[in-house]
Amino acid sequence: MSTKQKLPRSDKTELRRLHILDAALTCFTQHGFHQTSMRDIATAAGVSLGNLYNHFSGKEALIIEIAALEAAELQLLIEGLRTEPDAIAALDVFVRRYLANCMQQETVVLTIEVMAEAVRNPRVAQHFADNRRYLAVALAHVLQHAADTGSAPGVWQAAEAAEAVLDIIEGAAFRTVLLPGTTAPATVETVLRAVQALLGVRRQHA
Amino acid sequence: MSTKQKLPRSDKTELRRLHILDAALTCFTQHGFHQTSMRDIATAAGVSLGNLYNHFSGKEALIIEIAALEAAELQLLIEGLRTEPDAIAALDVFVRRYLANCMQQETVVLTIEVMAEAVRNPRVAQHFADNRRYLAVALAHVLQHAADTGSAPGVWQAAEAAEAVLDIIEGAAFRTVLLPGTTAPATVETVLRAVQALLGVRRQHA
DNA sequence: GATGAATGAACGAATGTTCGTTCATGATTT
DNA sequence: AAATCATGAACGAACATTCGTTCATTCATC
Repeated sequence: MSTKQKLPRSDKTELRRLHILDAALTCFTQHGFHQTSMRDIATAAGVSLGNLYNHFSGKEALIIEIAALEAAELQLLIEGLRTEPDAIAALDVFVRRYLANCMQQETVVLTIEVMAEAVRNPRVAQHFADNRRYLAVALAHVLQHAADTGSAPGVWQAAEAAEAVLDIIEGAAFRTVLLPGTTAPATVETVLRAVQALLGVRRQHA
Repeated sequence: MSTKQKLPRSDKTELRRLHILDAALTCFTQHGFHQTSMRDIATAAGVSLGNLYNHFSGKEALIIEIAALEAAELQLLIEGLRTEPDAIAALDVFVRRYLANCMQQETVVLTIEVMAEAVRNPRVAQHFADNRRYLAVALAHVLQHAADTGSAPGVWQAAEAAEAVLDIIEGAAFRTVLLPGTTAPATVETVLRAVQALLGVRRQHA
């Protein structure tokens, strides 16, 4: 069961790196970037302070790598978007899944932290913008396809509509986590209805 | 010309307090809550470090008062909402004005900072929630009025619709400031159209 | 024995806060 | 009106911590 026995050294250090990164993620979401010290991270990872600097060149490097981390999860969502043939169904699934992802408390907290950092750190801003554009383009593609096949009126530019849909999802997620009195299921319902109204989709069952 | 001559002492200290608070606001939006030191604030305000603690009990007190600051600006917006008789017109004006407010770079930066703080500090969370609910209730009232007078279909619960409208405005504002490639006027247009689509309002001219 | 992972002590700078003190002002007494 | 006193604004040195980072050294693996 021990992971330290039969792996070559190069793999073991890679594993250590990932383990440290995970510990950093925990610390950052728990206390924020600037209220987390390098000692906190080292302790949480069960690693000496000096060794931490053997794996990461400094705190900023850690932050930047955390900021880039979300891309992996988005990748999965977007795959789902591309494979589904029915555009409307793909949209519905996407909204549900992206919203479910965004509504997680950890996600919200980390996203806010990344945004706060992106304001002042250009490299973090770059990652943030890249992730977001990646998503917007994929969604716009589906919306364009929906408009072409006539399942939704093409009153919008697909790119604009995609941005608006993402705005709603993210805003609703923030609100649900940050403000009391809003339950997750209610948010899902509201967002779905809002997106349909936004795109002029006729209600499936009424 | 000098403000220091004929004012009673109590007024002068009140003025000093506000001056310090303003300096703190500048520092906080420029560098963030936790990258701003009490020395930074004291220096920016032209006040000694010790004296800073005569006016504010500590850093957290400063942060909390900054977090509560936005309520004043919202007050003005809401006044506009209540006085306009035509609900649809009131809505249009409100969206434009709230969006214009939200799209300011300083506002976005400060809001993000406050959100990040609200996650961990219950008192900041309280202020944040209060401000937001205040706005939502006022907007819901207008939407209800619009539905009653028949100028917009009442397919939504007014409260839900109000939340959705605010989500869109705030999300779009974040996006415009944080992501490159989006211009402010384009955002205004997009948001207006999105809100109309959302509420099922027939376009005014088209 | 060579390479690099792992250690924790050490460093200097910076942090939030406290402290004793000075001094201008407004009230109280003479 | 003059003298006294009390209040609290203003100051900046000083405090104990904590910060990010570096370093010499030890240890394990190839």
